[in-house]
Amino acid sequence: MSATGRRGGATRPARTAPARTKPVRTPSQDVEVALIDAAERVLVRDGPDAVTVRAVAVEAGVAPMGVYNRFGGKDGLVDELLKRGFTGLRDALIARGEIDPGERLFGAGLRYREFALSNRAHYLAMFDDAIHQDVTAPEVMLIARASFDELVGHVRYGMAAGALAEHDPQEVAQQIWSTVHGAVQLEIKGMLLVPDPDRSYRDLLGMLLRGLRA
Amino acid sequence: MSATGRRGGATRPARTAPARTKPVRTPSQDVEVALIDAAERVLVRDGPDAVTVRAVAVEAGVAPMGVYNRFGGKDGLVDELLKRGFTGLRDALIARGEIDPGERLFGAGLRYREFALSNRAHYLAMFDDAIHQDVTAPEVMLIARASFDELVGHVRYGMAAGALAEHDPQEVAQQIWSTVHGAVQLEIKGMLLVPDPDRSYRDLLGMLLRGLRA
DNA sequence: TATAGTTGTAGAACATCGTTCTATCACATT
DNA sequence: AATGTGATAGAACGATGTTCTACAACTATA
Repeated sequence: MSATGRRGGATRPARTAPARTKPVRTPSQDVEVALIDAAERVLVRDGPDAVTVRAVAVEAGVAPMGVYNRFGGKDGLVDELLKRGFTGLRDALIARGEIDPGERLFGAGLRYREFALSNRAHYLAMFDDAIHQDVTAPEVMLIARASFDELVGHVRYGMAAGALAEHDPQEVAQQIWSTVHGAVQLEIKGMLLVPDPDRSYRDLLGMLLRGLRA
Repeated sequence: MSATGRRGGATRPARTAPARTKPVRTPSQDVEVALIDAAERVLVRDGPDAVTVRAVAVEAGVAPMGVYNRFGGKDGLVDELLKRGFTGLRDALIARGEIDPGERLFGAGLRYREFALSNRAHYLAMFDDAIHQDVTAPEVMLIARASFDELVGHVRYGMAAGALAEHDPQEVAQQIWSTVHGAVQLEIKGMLLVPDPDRSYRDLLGMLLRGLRA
């Protein structure tokens, strides 16, 4: 058991706290962003499997040890990728000023798929752990939660406007998320058994809103 | 590039055709099922990551080479696991004699989740490729298709009975599949943000049927 | 300015993985 | 009884995540 090592402690050096004693010597943070950028580049260019410590280090022009010094291992680096992913997803879900509640939800739904298809590797890393990581940091989950809350907001808006039936907004948002995620995940994996995914997805959103409306 | 070897040819020996010359010497098929059974045992007991060629061979009391002799590699063995998985899923979806179309669909939906939760490792291997395989054999896709067709049948039944709105049954079945898969996948991965998954899933099915009915 | 300490680099090393190869051995058909 | 097919054991290769050690470079202090 326990397969590949992964020691107990090894908590990442918590690079948020300034330690407040003296003008703490800022560790060359360039290496950090260089590594994350490189990892993202490798992920998009060569796919999830190509995201190896050695490959990312080479891409960043940095020694492999940097990954362990700054992120505590591969998982720490991957977590940064996931953070960027969920941030992008949240941005996609933010309302674009739609007044009509149905349009607002429909638009968010369309942009959800758009994000997933334009960032397939990210999406699979986020929901499929295509890049194998042991656990997902609570830090990441918090950002994921923010994406979800964006959706909950739209649901509340729809209920307040009388467009959606009154229910626990969290529950309804979860239903929406489950639905769009399922469709998008199957589409990315090529398991969709319909000829026109674009149209089918629109129909799915229509069906969804029909099932949820007051 | 090309990461881990994986030669070009290596097509599995097509153990279906009897070669029709003489009473073809049946290659001790025991090794075959022993390996699949062992792989399944390892998968369920130790999780997807533990399904390694060596571990499965040990579990089966067989030499690692057996995997290559009989399945052409790890992927071939994994394909067998997937076949068993999709067969189980199809069995779960077969109607239990429900007359009411809504009940029939609802029941199938409940059993879908039941199967997934009772066979988490299988399910993740099927839809998440938790066991990393390069491509999925068309043979596997055929069985997956059979599961889907089971669902399409229920949809046709519902439309014929006037319980569901008239649409392309394939499209509607795809909508249902996307929805339940999304919910179940998120639940298995612990990404559900609702307190009572059981109740939420029932509500989801209710919403789904509401959106689909005539 | 000179010294000390932190930080990154380079490279080897370990265990595990999928995979291939080379022998040796057991069995079944002829 | 002779022959050949298939299984076995074990080493080997390349790649992976990870750790460790030695060395170079930079920053902050004396």
